[in-house]
Amino acid sequence: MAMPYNPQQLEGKWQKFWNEQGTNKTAEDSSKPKFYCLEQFPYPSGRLHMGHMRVYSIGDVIARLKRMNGYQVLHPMGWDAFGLPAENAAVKFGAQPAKWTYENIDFMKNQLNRLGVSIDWSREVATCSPDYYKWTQWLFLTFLEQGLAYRKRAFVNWCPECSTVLANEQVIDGLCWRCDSEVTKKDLEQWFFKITDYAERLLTDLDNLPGWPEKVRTMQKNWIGKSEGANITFTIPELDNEEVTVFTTRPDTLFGVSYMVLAPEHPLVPKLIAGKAEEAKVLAFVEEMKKESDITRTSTDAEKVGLFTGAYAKHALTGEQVPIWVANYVLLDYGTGSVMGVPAHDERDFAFAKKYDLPIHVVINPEDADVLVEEIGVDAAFTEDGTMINSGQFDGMPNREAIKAIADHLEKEGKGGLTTTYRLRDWLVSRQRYWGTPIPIIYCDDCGVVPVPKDQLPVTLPEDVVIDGKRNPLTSSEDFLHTTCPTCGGKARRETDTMDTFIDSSWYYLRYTDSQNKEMPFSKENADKWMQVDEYIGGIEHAILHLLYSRFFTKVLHDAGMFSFDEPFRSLLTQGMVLKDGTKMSKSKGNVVSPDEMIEKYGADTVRLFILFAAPPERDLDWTDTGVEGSFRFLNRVWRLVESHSDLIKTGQVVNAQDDAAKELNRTTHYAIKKVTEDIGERYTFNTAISTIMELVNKLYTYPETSDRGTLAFGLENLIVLLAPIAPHIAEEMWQMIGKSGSVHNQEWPQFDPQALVLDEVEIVIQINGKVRDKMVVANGLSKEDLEKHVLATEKAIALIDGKTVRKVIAVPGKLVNIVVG
RNA sequence: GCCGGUAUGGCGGAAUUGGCAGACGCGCGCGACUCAAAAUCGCGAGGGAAACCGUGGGGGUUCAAGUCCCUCUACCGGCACCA
Repeated sequence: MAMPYNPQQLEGKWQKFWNEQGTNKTAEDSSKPKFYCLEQFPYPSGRLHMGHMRVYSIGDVIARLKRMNGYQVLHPMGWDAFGLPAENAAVKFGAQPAKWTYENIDFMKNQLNRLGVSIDWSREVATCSPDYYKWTQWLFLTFLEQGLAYRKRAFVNWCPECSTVLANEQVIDGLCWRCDSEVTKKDLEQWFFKITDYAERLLTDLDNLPGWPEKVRTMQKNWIGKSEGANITFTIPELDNEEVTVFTTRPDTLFGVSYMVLAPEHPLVPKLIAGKAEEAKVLAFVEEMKKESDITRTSTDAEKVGLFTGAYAKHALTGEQVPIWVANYVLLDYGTGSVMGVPAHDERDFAFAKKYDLPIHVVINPEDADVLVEEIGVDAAFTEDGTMINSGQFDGMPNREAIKAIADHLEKEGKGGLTTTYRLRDWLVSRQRYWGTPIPIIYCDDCGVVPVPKDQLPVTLPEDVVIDGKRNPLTSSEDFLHTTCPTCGGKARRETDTMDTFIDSSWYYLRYTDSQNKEMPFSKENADKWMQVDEYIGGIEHAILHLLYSRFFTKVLHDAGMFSFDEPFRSLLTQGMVLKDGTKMSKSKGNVVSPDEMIEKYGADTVRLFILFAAPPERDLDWTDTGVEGSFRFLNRVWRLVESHSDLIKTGQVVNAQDDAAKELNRTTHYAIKKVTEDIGERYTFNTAISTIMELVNKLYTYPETSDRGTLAFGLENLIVLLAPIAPHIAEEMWQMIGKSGSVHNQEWPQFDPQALVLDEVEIVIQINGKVRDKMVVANGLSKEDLEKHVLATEKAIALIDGKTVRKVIAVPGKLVNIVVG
């Protein structure tokens, strides 16, 4: 009696079974190689969307395959549980952030289980739990001990909508990464992590990450923004020879300097203008600049606006008077916050000099005879290479050489030298928000800034607070605020800022290796055992943010002796988005497909199969209803196939002759094993693995009833095993159906037999002058010479040559024979 | 402006090492089964009447190019008054 495929019924049954059997627990067995498979953990926003389904389906296929392949696999899950939406929910619905968050976690955990993801829940972490954030605080203090956490007053990014400061990485095109509000500047004292100390290592070590997509490495390179040049120190005679240093990538043009520009916020500006006629005007300009947002200020089309300060500097080498200006296009926090102006050899300086009628000195003579020295600075700047002129002792030198020569000379004179600048800024880590890890710092009137001793952690986040969305409730929580100084025992108050949630997520993958540890964030032994993450799967949106921060954390903790590796993620897979009708799913567009409804309708196996089959993982995936139907149809097809032969394996094999059909099926089965193993295990092209499985199914369907039953049984059995990582529930059910004992997921992954792949005969292509003219079946394994001889002797070949002169014959065994005639 | 990526039938995509372009699936058409439909099973198809032409355009290397080289275009993404 045929039973229809009923995913709703069988999926729940097997999920319960796996749970009871502990099938998904990390099976520690040091005789096996380890594999750490990790997908980016979700923010518990409420429910999982299709993007989540995709990332966890991908990760689960890999984890399941590696387990069957004989690895001890670590495949954990957790929750990036601190963050603003919980506070917003508190304002909107009056829910307590903790309660709201944990309810969401429960719901989403259930969704993940319904997808059949093989997670070891015994290692689950939630960043908002005191058991976790205690160690986040511990690590903060470690950064402090290492001299990598510090407090400074600075013009920082401020999101008015989120009422908090932001790191540079969290400002995307001048807008807040979370809410898209325009980011403004605020002068505040804040906590920073010294990621700039690691800029060079973060950059060069990208070359040691061949398992990362080129795209992500390039994005990080761009973000770090290394720039090599020189610092050059000018003096200001009227300010008692006070020094001002500029950064330039073109020290070779030093003799062409005709002015200097400081950023409006530059600390020297007030001194320069004090008591001058220009004072009022410049001050007003500076105030105006401070108000302008970064987008308007730094956009390429913005007009370059500057003002003369009335002050002059003394040129570092010539001693000439150089007028000092302030201008909107010079940024305080890049380089030294001041630049030298060389209009003859820089486009931007040229435009500025033309606008304000500043002198233009040519100091490089073009090699190209078409460019006349007299014309440089008339219509355009000359930015190419050439020979030094008007540059004293450096005249006649190629300008590339002069870069080093001038820098060396400056260094000898104590006026600068070669240097490297990075675009990367220190990571602003404090946030004026409630739902985050409290920064473990105490302020004492007598002792100053005092870290909370590590043995007093955690600094617990109070839950009895009123959240109005306007101000950080910690600032008015009397119990939280008032404490005693750990040093002197006197009255003191706590830091009320919390940490950027990106700190929480910068080390969670380490906690999984030892999530129950009560003494340390993790032991060196466990970290070294499981790390690095062998495959990390997540969205491209974290190419800079989370992935850069995590690399930074790993390097710092490595340097602190906490483990021996210094990159967290050996290999990175960035999955594309899930689209519908060509655009990202969104409520406003009304094109959201609910994972719950899909699982309800077709079962998790169909959803997984479709997601993996519709596109390779890196590409965007367009959700189509007909495609899902197709995947469902395929599973039904497999189900009927196995069911109709379920007795075959149970009742023992009936072996007939090894006819051609049997040989071919045997070959197809072994080929499928080879292909699926490579595609899932190495190439991560799940779509082609699935098409190979489909081909096997098609072959099994057309297999003659009179052919060898043992070969058929072998094909069916392997079909189920190959399908197991992709569609785990149906595979388990069919495994049982054919009378096998134990879980299919505990089976050893099959190995293909290379002998079985060898064909007796092969079809080769006959080309004339590179064009396909005919096909021919020949014995396999012919040498080049024999193949050529054999083919040329055939009537077909003689007819094709048609009496023309054979100039050349190229024979590729197993593929083709190309006859070049003339 | 600099850097990275992508471009293949009606659609998603395959071709891993330079060797039959279009596997597999969706959609479509035809047939079988059925009173009929659905489901299922089977068959068919890049374009063109054909010679031939076909992997964004143009050029090149090669016996042979989706694949290698040069060049251009379009789209996606990163960085950007960065000194």
